[in-house]
Amino acid sequence: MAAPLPRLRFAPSPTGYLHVGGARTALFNWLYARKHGGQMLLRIEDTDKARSTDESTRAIFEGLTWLGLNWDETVVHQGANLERHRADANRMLENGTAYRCFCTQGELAQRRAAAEANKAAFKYDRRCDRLSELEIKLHVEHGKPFTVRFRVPNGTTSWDDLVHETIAFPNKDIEDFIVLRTDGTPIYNMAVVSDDIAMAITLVMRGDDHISNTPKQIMLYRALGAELPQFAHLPMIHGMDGKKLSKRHGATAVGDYQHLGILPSAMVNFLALLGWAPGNDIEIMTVQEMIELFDTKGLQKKAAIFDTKKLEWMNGQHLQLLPVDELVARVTPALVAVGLTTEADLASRRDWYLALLDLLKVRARTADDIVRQAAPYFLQSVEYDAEAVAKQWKDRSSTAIILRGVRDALAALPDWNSSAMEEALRALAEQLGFGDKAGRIFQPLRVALTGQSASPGIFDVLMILGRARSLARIEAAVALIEATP
RNA sequence: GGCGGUAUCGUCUAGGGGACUAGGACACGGCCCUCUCAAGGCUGGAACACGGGUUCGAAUCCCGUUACCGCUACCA
Repeated sequence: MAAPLPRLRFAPSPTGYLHVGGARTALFNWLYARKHGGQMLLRIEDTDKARSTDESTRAIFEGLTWLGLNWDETVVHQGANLERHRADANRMLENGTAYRCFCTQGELAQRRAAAEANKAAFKYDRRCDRLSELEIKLHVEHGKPFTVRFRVPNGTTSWDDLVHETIAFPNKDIEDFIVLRTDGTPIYNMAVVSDDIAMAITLVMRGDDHISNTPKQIMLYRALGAELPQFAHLPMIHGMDGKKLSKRHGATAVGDYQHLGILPSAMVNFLALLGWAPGNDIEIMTVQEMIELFDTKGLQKKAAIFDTKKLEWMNGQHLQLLPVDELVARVTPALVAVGLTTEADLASRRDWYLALLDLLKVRARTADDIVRQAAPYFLQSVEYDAEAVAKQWKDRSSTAIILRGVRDALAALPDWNSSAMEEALRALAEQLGFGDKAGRIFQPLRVALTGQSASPGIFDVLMILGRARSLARIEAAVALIEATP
């Protein structure tokens, strides 16, 4: 007998952007579904009309799509299922697991305040459950508004959580909670359970802020005669100060990281490691590997702190692993956008472009870093960094001598290749009395070629710049130095 | 307040009674490589919240304390 394929869902409320915590919940649901060949559904919990916006629904789609977390079947909009939610609540009214409550919000608030004044825990006193048939009938006939309350049975409600072990709640601590408002709309737990049953969800994997909703939901499943799903409660994600991740902590939306130049593969890898470990000290993984390795056994119980430093490092790792085509696809638009080049230009000298990317990517943690370093290789003339000039061209006259020497040595080369250049320049260093300290001429040269005191290896720079541009830049540097006293 | 959850280096984690002088990664320091900057390699400092048990033996099991987090709405 084959076990039925698991069906999971990610159920965000569209009240903001896709938060990294939500993204991670989605990721774990997705990994589980993909690993076991099950389904991963998406449900937008838009029953709170006041706070839900189409814009955030779009942001959720975009965020998930960017991360590569695709979903099966069509998106379920909770708000569209209102009739079923109501019908399910009424079914409980009929089968006696729920009852009408005619207490008003004002009365309830008053009793709650009174209880608090006495330092007592407030719990609905079930007074409406003691109403006689006749009283109820009269109230209804008079059109008195009522909510539907679930009648919490005696006993204990427990389940075997996939992350925690057994979690148990004494039912006596749970009040007869409302499932349907006076206006006939469902309360969260009602809507969730009704939908999860309708969607045939077999594993509910969500944030552990829902642990205390779970016993209520389990009771609802039972009242509706539905089979229970499994539950897995994932730990929260906190900011560096240990508090729940919020706007104060800076970027918390996955879209923020997308715009920061983070790769989706790195984001997914990083998120996966927040609250899950495959064991064996494995850290850098492709999505495929994560799917293969994923196991609820490796899920953590403790909240994790979101450390952007590690994310950046991880992005650098993924950047090195990125296939050239994808790297090109990512960097090209950015280079074009900042006006350094055009697509046609890059296409016309693709080998050169790929060689450049190879040199720059090892020095970059994000695709944006590559763009930031790229200017000297595209622009006609260099912009000199003042600090680099002050440091490397400190002694003008000797710098002029060095650069003229470099120019002559390179110009004399029959062939523009790095080993010949290295041989010639090291010989020049020797000749100028620097011995094996060839850096004494490489550094001023680096500034002449790139304007910076840091760059890829000097011979790589000469090669990528080419003979004409290299010599022109050295010439320009010499002229500049000689023009200034 | 009540109920629930959690507790290993600053951070992410390995660990599921003896293999622990507690391992890896990020960050930080040092060294190597080296023309600079990265990358890479080596290396250093850095943790089992506390107190009781159970056991020949506990980071690992149990209880308590503390701290933190969540829920306690006709929010989701």
